[in-house]
Amino acid sequence: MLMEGKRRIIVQDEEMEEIKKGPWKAEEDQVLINHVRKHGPRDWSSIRSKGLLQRTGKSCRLRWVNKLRPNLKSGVKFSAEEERTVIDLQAHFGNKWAKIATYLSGRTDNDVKNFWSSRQKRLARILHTSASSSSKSHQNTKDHDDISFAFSCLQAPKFISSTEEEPVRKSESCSSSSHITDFETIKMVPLPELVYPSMLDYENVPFQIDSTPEKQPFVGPHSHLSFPQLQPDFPLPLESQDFITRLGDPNFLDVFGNSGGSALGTAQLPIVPSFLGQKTSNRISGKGESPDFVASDCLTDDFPPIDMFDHIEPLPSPSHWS
DNA sequence: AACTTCGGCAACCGCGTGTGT
DNA sequence: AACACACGCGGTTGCCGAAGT
Repeated sequence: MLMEGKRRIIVQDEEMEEIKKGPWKAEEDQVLINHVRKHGPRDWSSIRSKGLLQRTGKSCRLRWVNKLRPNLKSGVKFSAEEERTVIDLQAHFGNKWAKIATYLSGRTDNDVKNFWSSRQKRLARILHTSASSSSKSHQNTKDHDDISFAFSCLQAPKFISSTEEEPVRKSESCSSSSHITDFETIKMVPLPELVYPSMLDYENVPFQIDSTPEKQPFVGPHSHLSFPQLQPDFPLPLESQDFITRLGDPNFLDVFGNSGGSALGTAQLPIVPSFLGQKTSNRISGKGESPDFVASDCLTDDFPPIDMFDHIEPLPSPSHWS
């Protein structure tokens, strides 16, 4: 095995044939493009067996999919809409990056995966900073966006569908909600198709959750869920106060658009892409049932302090909805 | 200016699945 | 049915430029 810097560039397989690794050159790209022109995006292994390139079929496919295929948005940052879509879909599908990428034109699974992981990393860092330096305020826009992003994850929609093809899974991270403490009062407004606080263990949810598409028909990609009402003067751990204070900032959630997210107390979050709007809804009714509940794993385990949902006002029963 | 940290990204690896023999 | 091979996916690694100190 030869090395160039830290990156291996040549290895040898059992037949002692050279296999090139590392960054692709323009000439190699051209060979690959020519192959696809002739044969289509398949027969990747034949590229090496024909001696066209010293790359594995796997490597060729990856190069084509991620860099060479037409209509890729290479070098273009994710738009707010794309970010929103990724957040929504990640909440729905989990880390099914390839699947999520199919909903974003010009984006690859690698793009989506990289986007998500870098946001997660930044988020974790910022939230750590936020928690550990509660006396400092966070003023820069990026932090503002990131914390909003954090909450969008926290509140990411949970699609519940009996027709969903993937088995749903429960996140380990939502299994310990018994000491939720920080919100004095949270009014969760039931929404169609969805959408439950991702950090809650449904078995311990002290309020009833339901969905009534008939009453609240799905309205498309920018439908919104109501955000927990924040009470201004409740006791908080110090490390949470700054964060919560910023949640109360009328502009705090404006990252989600101009549609009234600044209305304190009912800040709104985007939820469901329109293409998912046909899902059937299940009913979750608190204890005693085993709802088909999907928990998000979109946050790191240490955020938010899951005790921030401790005091939750029970929802009115569906019969009280008007 | 030098050094460190961070973020974005390309590419690789291991594993699961599908398909052909 | 069993096996081999190709392909696809998700996780991870490492490079590199930008930003910060």
